[in-house]
Amino acid sequence: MSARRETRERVVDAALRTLAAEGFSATSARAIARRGGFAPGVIYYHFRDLHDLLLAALDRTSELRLARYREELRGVAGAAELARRLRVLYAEDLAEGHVAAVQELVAGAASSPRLGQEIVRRLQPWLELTEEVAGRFVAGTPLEAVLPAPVVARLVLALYLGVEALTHLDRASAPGDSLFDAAERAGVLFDTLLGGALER
Amino acid sequence: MSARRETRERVVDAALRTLAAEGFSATSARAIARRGGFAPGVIYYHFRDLHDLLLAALDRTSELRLARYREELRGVAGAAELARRLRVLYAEDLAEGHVAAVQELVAGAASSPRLGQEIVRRLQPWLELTEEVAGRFVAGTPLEAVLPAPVVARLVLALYLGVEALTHLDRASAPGDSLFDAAERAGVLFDTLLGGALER
Amino acid sequence: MSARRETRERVVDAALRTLAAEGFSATSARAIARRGGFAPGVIYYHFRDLHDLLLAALDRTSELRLARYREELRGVAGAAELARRLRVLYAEDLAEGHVAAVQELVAGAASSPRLGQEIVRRLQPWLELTEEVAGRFVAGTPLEAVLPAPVVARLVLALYLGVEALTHLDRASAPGDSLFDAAERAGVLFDTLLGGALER
Amino acid sequence: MSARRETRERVVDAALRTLAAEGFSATSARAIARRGGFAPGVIYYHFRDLHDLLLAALDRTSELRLARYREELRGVAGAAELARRLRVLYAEDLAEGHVAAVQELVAGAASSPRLGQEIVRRLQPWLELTEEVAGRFVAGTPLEAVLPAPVVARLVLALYLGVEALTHLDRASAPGDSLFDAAERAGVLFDTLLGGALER
DNA sequence: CATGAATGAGCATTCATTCAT
DNA sequence: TATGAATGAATGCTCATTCAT
Repeated sequence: MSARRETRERVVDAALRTLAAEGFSATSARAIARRGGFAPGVIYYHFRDLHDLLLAALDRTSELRLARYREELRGVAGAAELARRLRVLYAEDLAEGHVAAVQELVAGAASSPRLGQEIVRRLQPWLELTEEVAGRFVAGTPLEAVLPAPVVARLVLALYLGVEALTHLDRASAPGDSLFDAAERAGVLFDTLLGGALER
Repeated sequence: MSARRETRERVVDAALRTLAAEGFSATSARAIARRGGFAPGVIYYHFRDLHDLLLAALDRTSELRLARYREELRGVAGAAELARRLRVLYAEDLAEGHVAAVQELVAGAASSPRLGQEIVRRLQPWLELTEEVAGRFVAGTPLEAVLPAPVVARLVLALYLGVEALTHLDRASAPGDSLFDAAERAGVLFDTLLGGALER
Repeated sequence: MSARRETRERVVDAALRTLAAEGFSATSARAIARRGGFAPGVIYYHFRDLHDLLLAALDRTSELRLARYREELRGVAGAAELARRLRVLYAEDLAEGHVAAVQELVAGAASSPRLGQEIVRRLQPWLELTEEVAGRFVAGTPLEAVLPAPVVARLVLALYLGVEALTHLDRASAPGDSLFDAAERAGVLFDTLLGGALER
Repeated sequence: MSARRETRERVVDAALRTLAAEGFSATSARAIARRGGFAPGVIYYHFRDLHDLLLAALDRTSELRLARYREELRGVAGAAELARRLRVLYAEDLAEGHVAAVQELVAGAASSPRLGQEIVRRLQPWLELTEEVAGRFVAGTPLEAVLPAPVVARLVLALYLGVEALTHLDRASAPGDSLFDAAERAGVLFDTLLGGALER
C-alpha cells in the first residue's frame, strides 16, 4: 500500500476511535491527531475538512459491517435463526466500536444539516437490507397487512439507533442482551405460528 | 412567585427553546441569553454551569410531559385505544418542541459522561410509566413469557429516541405517521387475539 | 466615558498602531491584542471581526485628519500658501502614523475585495475635498482646460498614496521634503503667472 | 537551455501569474505550484524561500519592461510625444499583468522589511530611467529650478504606484485614461511654452 | 440580584517549509 | 532533479465562565 494511502487509513482509523471513545463533539481535529499520533495538519492533507474525514470514517465502518451483515443474513431460515444471528452481528458491532461511531455521527449530525444529509445517504443501504430481510418474513403472510416491510425496516433502524443511544447513556438502562433473548423467543413463536404460511 | 424564581423560569425556558430551535451544539450560554433577552451572566447566577441549566430544562419539559402522559394513559382500554392516544401525545410532544429538546440533549450527552448519567436518571420515570402500561397489556397473557414488561419498556424507549434521531436526520427516512398507523393495526390485532385473556 | 467605549477606543488604537508598526499582513488579532495589552477575545467582543475593526480604525484616523485638513485649507490664499500648509499637514500625518495606517490598509485591501470597497467609500470625502481645493485654483483659468479639477484630485490622491508606498519601502527613494520644496516653488510660479487670472 | 533553467523559468512564470491573478496574500507556495502544475517542493529546490522567488519574479518582469521602456523612450521628441508613448507602454504593462504583479509586490512588501529593501533596489533602474528622461525635458530650462529632474523622477514613480493602488481598489476612483489625456494636453502646452528653450 | 465586559483556552483551518524517496 | 507527504506554528474566531460594578 502506498505511504499516502496508509496514512489516510491511519487518520480514518483515529477518527473512528476518537468518535467511539470521546463522542462527536469531542472529536476535534486536534483530538483525532492526538489519538492517531500525527500532526493535525495531516488531516487536511488527506481530507478537505473534518466533515469529509468523518464521512470517510462512516463509509469505512459502514461498508465493512454491511458486507458482514449481508453475508450472515443471506440464507437465514426462520425468525429464531435470524434473531440468533443478529445477536452475533451486534456483538461484533459493539466489539469493533462500529455502533458507537455510527451513533455519535447520527447524534452529532444534529449540528450540521449538510452532515445529516450525507449520513442519511449512507444509511440507505442499511434500510434496503433491512427491508429485504423483513420482506422475507412478512411477505405473503397475514402480518404483511399489519406491518409492511418498509415500516418494519424503519422501525428496526430506529430501534438500532435508539438502543445505541440508550446504551451510550447508560448500560443498565439499555435493553442489551435481554432484547435478543426476547427476539429469540419471539422468533420461535413467529416460526411456530407463521412458519407454515411462509413455506406455502 | 418570587422575582428570583421568575427569572430562573425565564432562563430555563430560553434554554429549552434554544435547544429545540438551534440544536445542542448551538445552545451556548450566549445563544440562550440572546433568545431569552437577558445577560449571559444571569445563567451563572441561577445555575452552577450550562450543564446544570440543561438538566433543569430537561426536568421541566420532562415533568410537564410526564404528567400529560400519565393522565392520558390512565384509563386506556385496549391496545388500539393505546395506539390512538400515543399518536395524540406524540403530536403534542412535537408541537411543544419537547422531543426536539430531549433528542438534542440525549445526542449531546455523548460529549459528557456526567450529563449522560444525569439524563438517564431523568429517563427513569418514563421507563417506569412505560413498564407499568406495558404490564397492563402483557401481564397474565401468554405474551408475557415472550415479551416481559421491562423489556417492552426499554424497547419502546429506545424506539422513541431512535425515531426522533432518524426524524432529525431526514424526515423521509423516519417512520413518521406510518408507525402509528401500524401500531393501531397491531393494536386491533392484539385486542382481537388477546383481549379476552386480559379480561379474565 | 463608559468602560465599554473606553476599551473599544483602546482596541481601535492598538489596531492603528499595529498597522503602522507591523504592516497589514502582520496585523493579526493576536498582534493587536499583544500591542494593546488585552486578550484577543476582546476584539470580538467589540467588533464583528478583524475586518470591522480595521475599518473602524480607518474611520477614526480618517475623520480626525479630514477635519484638520478642512480647517487648515479653508481660507488658503495662493498656491504657495497651499503648499506650505500641506507640508505642515503631511508632517502631522506622518507624526500621527496616519499615513502609515492608511497606506497599509490600501495596500492590504488587495487581499479582500470587500475591504477594498469599504476603503474606497472612506476615500470619497478626501477626493471631494481635494477636488474642491483644486477647483479654487484652476476654475476660470486657462489651466482648467488642461487639468480639470476632478483629474487633479485623482492625481493628487494617487500621488499621496504612491509617495506613502515609496516612503514605506525606503525612505531614501521617496521624494520626502523635496516634494514640498518643489511644490512651494511651483506655487510661487503659479501665483505669479495665474494669480491675476484667479482674482478677476 | 538546461532542464534546470527551464523549470526555474516555469516556476518564476507561475509565480508572476499567481501574483497578478490572485494577489500577494494568496500567492502561497501551494497556489504557485498548483498554477504552474508542479510540486510545491520544486520551489524550494530552485529558490531559498518564497521570498526569493517573488524577487526573481520581480526581476524578470522588471527587466522585460525596462528594456521595452528604454527602447520606446529613446528618441522621443517633445512632451506631447512622450505622453503618447507612455500611454502605449502603460497599456502594455496592464495587458501583460506587469503592473498588477508589481503593485501586489510593493503592497505586500509592507509585511516584510527585507522584501521592501530588495524591491527598492529593483526600482532603482526605473528611477534612473525616469530621471534621465525627465532631464531631457527640464535640463537647461527655467523649469529646472522649480522641478529638478530627480524630484520629477520620484514624483512620477510615486504617481505610477499610486495610480496602480487606486485602480486596484476601485476602477472608478482611479484616473485611468483621463490621466494620459491630461498628460497629452499638458505635453502640448509644455512643447509650446518651452519647446524653444530646449532646442537652444 | 443582575449586568455585561473581559478572559484565555479551545476550535477548524492554512501555510511555508523540510525531507525521505 | 523532482516529488509529495508530513510538520508545527500561526491564523481568525467562539465559548464557558468569572467578576467588578
